[in-house]
Amino acid sequence: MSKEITSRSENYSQWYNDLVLKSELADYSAVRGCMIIKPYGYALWENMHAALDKMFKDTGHVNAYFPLFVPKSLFEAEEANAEGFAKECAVVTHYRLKADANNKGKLIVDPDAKLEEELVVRPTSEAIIWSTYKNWIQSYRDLPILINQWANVVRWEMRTRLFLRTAEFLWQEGHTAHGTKDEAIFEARQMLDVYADFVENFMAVPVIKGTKTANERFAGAEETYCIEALMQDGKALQAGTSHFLGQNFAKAFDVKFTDKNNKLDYVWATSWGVSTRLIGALVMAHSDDDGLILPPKIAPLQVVIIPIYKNDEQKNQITQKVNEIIKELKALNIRVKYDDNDNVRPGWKFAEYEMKGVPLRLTLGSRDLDNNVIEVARRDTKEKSTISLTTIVESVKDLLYQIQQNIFERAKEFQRLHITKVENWDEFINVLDNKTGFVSAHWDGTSETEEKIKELSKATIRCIPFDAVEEQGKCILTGKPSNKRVLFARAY
RNA sequence: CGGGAGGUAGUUCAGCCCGGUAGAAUACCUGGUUUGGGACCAGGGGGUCGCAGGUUCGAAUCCUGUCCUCCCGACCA
Repeated sequence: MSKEITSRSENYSQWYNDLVLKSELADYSAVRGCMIIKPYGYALWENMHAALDKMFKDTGHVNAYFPLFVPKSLFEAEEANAEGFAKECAVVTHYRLKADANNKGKLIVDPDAKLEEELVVRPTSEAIIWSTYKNWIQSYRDLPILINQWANVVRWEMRTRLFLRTAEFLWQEGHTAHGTKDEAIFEARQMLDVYADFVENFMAVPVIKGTKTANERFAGAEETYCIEALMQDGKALQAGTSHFLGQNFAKAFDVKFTDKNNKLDYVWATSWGVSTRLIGALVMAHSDDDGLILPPKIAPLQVVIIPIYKNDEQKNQITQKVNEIIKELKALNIRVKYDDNDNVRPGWKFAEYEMKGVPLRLTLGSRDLDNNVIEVARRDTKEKSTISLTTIVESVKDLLYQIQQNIFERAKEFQRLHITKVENWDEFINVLDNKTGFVSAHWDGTSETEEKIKELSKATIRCIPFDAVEEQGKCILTGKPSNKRVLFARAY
């Protein structure tokens, strides 16, 4: 395998692809648009999964699991939702294969095994879950229902990209039912905060919280809240969404409850999800031409230790010392690996672990052992320093913390430098074409204008930020009045 | 679904225009020397040239069809 990856500045897409493949996060599969998540990528996902799952449970949620298949009649019950997803659904029509009489050793779909009702492979689970909630909810005493599921979903997209848009992907989807509108809105906002907290504090990717415009809203939602992240090529990426679904699904699936006053009403709903797409965001937000840069909190490996020796005696001395260090690091729950593989040389290992984004590398040689020191190399800054063996464990702990902070600060600064206020159309296009990033501009609030801007510039309104300040201005396209700025960007 | 590029060893690719013994690098295996930034020497194994037809004495190479992948668009809750 070629060792070099494409440069970030030359071809960002190619660089991203190379990186995902060569860092062994994932691979292409034989199935169109699908992806194989390799053990290293899955270990990363497991760490993300664990952190998120804890946050969900800390906010009162429980996990459950619902079926992969959705009968078509259920799927079509909520019209807006069904219509939104209809053109990207995989559909099961038969339940059996049989030997092909004309072609020995081959199989054909058995025409006699046609399903009476087609099954849609879930692109999202609202339909199947709400048809279930109908049976679970009668009284306000049954509410709220705060359920999350970890699952795979299938969306037959025209064009796919590793992690960012695959035909099948892993995600979590929360589906909650509430007795009041306010409680449901609170839930949707709370979960958006959970996502922002996770993405910023674990993944070290800064995000902007806001509301989607009607055009960009989830099919079937009253309001969609989102977190938007910025990639190093200046394009935006939707990192997570949380929807206030109103009573749309309750009405579509006839989910009513009796309140304290013995009054019958439809329940209020939310749904929220993040997916393996976050891994794509992580890669594109931090990595450089030498490979991945992973934040310590979720890196599968936080520290790698590489020995340098000339003979078995030296190796044994080093290994003995390393084992002491590992024992202490493990006691602090630090994920550490000692790579004493004799088949590859140190230089090879250095490059390999840099490609994989391991935050800290310790190198211990006989020379160091004599001086009671060890070499420490940071992945984020590529700085190398020599540290006393006596305090190494404390130093590692400190450095991991510093790396986590530094990666976030760096990305935050990049984001700050790439939010540009513009006042007119020429500036708008100029920033999108040359500077890239988010563009903060006035918009007249209509779907038509939004659509027109998208057509002319390929930029979409990423969100109406929660912290947008009241300010009089004129729409960059129509000149009509506007009272706050929204964030535009070209996006993935 | 439109435009472009491609499918040959595990991987990256050359060979194709102009038909005639299946190639390189890298990876892998064996032995040895090495080991502080992707080592070196010697030897070795590995391929239905995407698939199906056709032309030809002969096809990786030419023709037709087909499937798949990547890139750029369109689509993307």
